Amino acid sequence: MPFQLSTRGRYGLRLMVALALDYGGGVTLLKELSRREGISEKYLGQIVIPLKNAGLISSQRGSRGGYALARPPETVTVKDVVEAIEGKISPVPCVDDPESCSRVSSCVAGRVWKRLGE
Amino acid sequence: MPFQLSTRGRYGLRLMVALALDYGGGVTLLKELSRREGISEKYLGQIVIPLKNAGLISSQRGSRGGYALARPPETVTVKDVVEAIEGKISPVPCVDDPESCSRVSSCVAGRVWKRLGE
DNA sequence: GAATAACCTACTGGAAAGGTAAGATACGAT
DNA sequence: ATCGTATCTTACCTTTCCAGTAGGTTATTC
Repeated sequence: MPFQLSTRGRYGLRLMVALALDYGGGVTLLKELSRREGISEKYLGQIVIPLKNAGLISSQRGSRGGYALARPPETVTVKDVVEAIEGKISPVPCVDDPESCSRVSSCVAGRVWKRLGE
Repeated sequence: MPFQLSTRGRYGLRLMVALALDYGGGVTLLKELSRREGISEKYLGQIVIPLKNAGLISSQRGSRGGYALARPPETVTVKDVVEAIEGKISPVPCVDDPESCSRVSSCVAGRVWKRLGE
């Protein structure tokens, strides 16, 4: 089954949803998130990185540290999350093969990503 | 870059387009297709198999053999080709993780596949 | 300065993608 | 009939990516 989200992508989404539920209530421990979602703390720890780099979540180090959503949940799209973790989404690479593309008259057009509700 | 067609999928599409151009003019040699598309004959040979199994193309063995489109080009969709080669397409697996799905209110909705023009 | 918790850097096992190659099989033609 | 042609089958190899584990380092608070 191709064209599926990787587990990282799915875990990332679940993590974002979990953080969305805590939004406005300070930071949340990675350990807590790990427990709630039933995902290894270490594994979750490296899923968090690209989300932080993309500016989707903020972090506080040291004691009393933790993670929090960087923006209001309503402004975060699924596309944001998935692209942060898995990279740019572009189903058909007309880029690296212009010849074939000049022949195929119709390309895959668009993809609809819905928003992430609270 | 995730969510991309595999090279097999892309080669398969190019092959189908090439065959579409020859439609009505008898069979086409694999060697000829290989030469025209610049793809290894052996490699192309195994891309052809799932297309044949899906009933998208027909084959003639032995001398004077070759390949041809099994149906008129207008009736073949990109989805047909890709699914034949890469398997069923289902971007989001709400299947194996109902819990996460009950929370994420919005799923990836639909996907628009355009038709393959002659 | 000790506890805490995020952060960085590897490493490993397994699966899938991408590709090569040798031989078997079927069909037409001489 | 048998020879050439071209599809078909099978096996193998290499590389890359996914999933997960683990050890150690840095920063912050009390």
